[in-house]
Amino acid sequence: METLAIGDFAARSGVAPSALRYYEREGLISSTRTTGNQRRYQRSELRRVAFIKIAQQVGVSLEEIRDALAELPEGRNPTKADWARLSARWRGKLEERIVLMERLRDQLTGCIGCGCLSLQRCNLINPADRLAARGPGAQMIVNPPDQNTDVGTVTPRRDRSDDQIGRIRP
Amino acid sequence: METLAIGDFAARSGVAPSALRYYEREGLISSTRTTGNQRRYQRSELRRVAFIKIAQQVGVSLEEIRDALAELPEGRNPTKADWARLSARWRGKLEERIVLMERLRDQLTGCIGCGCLSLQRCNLINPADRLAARGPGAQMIVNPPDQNTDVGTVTPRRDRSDDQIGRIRP
DNA sequence: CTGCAACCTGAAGTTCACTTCAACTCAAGG
DNA sequence: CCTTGAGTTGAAGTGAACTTCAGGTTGCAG
Repeated sequence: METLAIGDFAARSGVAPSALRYYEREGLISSTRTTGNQRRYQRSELRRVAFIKIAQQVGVSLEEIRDALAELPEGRNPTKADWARLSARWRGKLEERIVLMERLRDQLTGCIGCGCLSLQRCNLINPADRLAARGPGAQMIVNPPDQNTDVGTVTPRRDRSDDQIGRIRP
Repeated sequence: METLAIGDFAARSGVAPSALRYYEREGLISSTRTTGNQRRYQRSELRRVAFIKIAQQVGVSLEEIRDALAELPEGRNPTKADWARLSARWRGKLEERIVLMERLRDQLTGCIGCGCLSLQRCNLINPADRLAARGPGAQMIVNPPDQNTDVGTVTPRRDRSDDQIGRIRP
């Protein structure tokens, strides 16, 4: 079957060769080798890379993407149906994230109205629907807010009522 | 005026003390000092931190956030109007990003239909509306796709027609 | 006034997602 | 056959956004 050398594969996928090698080390994509040990990519790998890029745009980490891709069949080439299943699941993730951002937008709009942006009062960032305080960057958008998740590195303080301000200093 | 020590401020803002010191070094927030050199935060700084967190959730880098916050008045405390202006501008950014994700979702849906996820054929990731190949992570969602932006580290190849596959190897 | 939690600093460490480098090998056109 | 651009590896470097650490200081409760 026709295969692509890494340079051509890079050009076609829009991902740098170094990144492709990295993805391979990380188990996201694979390649065969020539007798001379050069990588050759099957065309079907382009779909994997496409998927990786889409997922990244949504803010998903490579680790999560790898886990998702792991559900594709080993050995045989993934069929349309395989991809369709995976895509459907991720469409769900996308949808989730969109809803989250819409909520964020609506709440920000509310805050423009009241001019507040207050942490405790405004429900933009309040303990109830805690979107923040997970990792750095956009990965917070990634993990849907759920219960039993530790809120992060905030040092626990012995209970202060929610409306107390803490020690008041001069 | 009443101020908060870093621990209390951290508890109230949901951001770790170490992160707050980091933000200060990076010029995103500020504090006054006691005679003993300890940080004291004004309540108004909570709004800044709130804003930082919101922006981060949308995938904006601290650098961009700092630039945005730089538009708030120096010296006097920002008024509601100041915040409203800033928020309005960022609501726009949010909106943009939502549109982007919705497009992504619709295109992914299309791809479920055709089962493709092909790079060149599918308009999910095609050179025309190039969303990808910027930085890692979600920061690509951040910079709206525009012309004269270098596409990244993809080694330029002398022109290959879009439908050619590159050298074909056995 | 003392004890101890909370705070300070600068430097170094961490994770993610890559890129760059050096030193070397492969493969295809002339 | 030879040259040269493309490919290989492991190791080290990068930048963003923090955290951790060591070693020392502050400030409030008792």
